Amino acid sequence: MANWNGAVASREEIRELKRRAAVRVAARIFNEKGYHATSLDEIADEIGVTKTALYYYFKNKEQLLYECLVLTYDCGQTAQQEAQALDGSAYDKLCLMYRRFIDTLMEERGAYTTTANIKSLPECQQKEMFARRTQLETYIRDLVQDAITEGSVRDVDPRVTASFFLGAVNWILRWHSEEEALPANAVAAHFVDLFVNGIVKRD
Amino acid sequence: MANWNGAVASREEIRELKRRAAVRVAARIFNEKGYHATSLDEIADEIGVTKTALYYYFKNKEQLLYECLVLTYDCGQTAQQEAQALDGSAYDKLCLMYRRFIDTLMEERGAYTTTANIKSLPECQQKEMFARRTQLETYIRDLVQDAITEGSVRDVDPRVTASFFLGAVNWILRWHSEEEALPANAVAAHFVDLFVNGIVKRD
DNA sequence: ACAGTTTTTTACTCCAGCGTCAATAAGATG
DNA sequence: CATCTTATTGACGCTGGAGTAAAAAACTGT
Repeated sequence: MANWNGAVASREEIRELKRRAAVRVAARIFNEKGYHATSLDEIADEIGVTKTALYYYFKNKEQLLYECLVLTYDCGQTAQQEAQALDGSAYDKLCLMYRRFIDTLMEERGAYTTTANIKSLPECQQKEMFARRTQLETYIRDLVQDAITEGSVRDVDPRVTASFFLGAVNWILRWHSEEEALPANAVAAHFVDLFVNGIVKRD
Repeated sequence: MANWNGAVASREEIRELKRRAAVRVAARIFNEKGYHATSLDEIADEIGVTKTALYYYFKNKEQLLYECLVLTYDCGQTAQQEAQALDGSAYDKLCLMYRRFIDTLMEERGAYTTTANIKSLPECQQKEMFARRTQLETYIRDLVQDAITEGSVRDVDPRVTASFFLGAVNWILRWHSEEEALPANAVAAHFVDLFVNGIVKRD
């Protein structure tokens, strides 16, 4: 298998790929059974190695969870950046944000950003995660407020609406991983439709 | 404190009250930190007794979780029964169901009915919980379908919409327990508003 | 094929936390 | 106040699973 060289991965790259694979497996099982209910042996088994091998890549179990959560928040951040880059109304941004958030999340499949999960992290990383969560929520809230001001959205409470927004996003990940009669993007589109119709202003 | 008798609780009643109190405390901490991350010592401490005392009331930790989950599903069931008893359109029933579900849930404060939590139960109780979940989801789905048929709701996908419905309900419990700037019923009303506007048909 | 490096394993240690048991405290009843 | 029942406690056994150290195996380059 040695080296057709050029196209084939270096050591560093292989290491990185293995890390990523491990994180994805971990995220899946954490989501299914919960962080504390999942043993490292279980994750290792699923990958096809021994628990100890994981310690070669990750400092400890918490580190593994941390990277799962980072993956998830990165999806939100990516969606946010795309929305900010869009040259359009607050309403357009909100729609794009929602759609892209769900899209990337379903693609990446990180871990649920539940309070319980975050609280399982060491103090310092907890702070970071809670900060990212607040940041995201604030951005959405402001977007809703702007959309109301510009007259494209009815007079809803921005805080509650932002929460409603995030709730649906969080839920879709949870729900769609279990059953899967519909393709991911169909579900995403439908959620966008339901959310947008809930807030849009009509003449 | 002995007995003004007549109005005061019997032994059985006291026992039942203590059980209920314990379940509520457990539910709260389970929700905060997750089932497996919560030790019985912790729950006992919060109540002001020793871990061993809990074993006088509950067979084991799983039993405690079980009762928390039952509490939650009972809220859904109550809402369903009220909706079924209502003499009105499918649309009216759906609205009532949503509102009452959230209301009772915020009042009772059971445990999150996550897959992870359910999977922490012994086989037999797992089956029961999954069955209740399915039952609830089916009822909502049918209600949505009926509302579409009767022409009061747009042509949405009943399955996805039912999921959207449940996602928001589940989320509200999670979210509102943490922060609480608004009174419970205000949040409930707002969620109903957002959901209903998302599906209602307009001329 | 050999020396050096990276990766994985085998074989442990250690402890948090569930659940038990026997002993004690509190409360009712005659 | 003596006895019987109910409620609670303190002390302990035991196991699952996180984390470690040292050896073995798998590559890499020369």
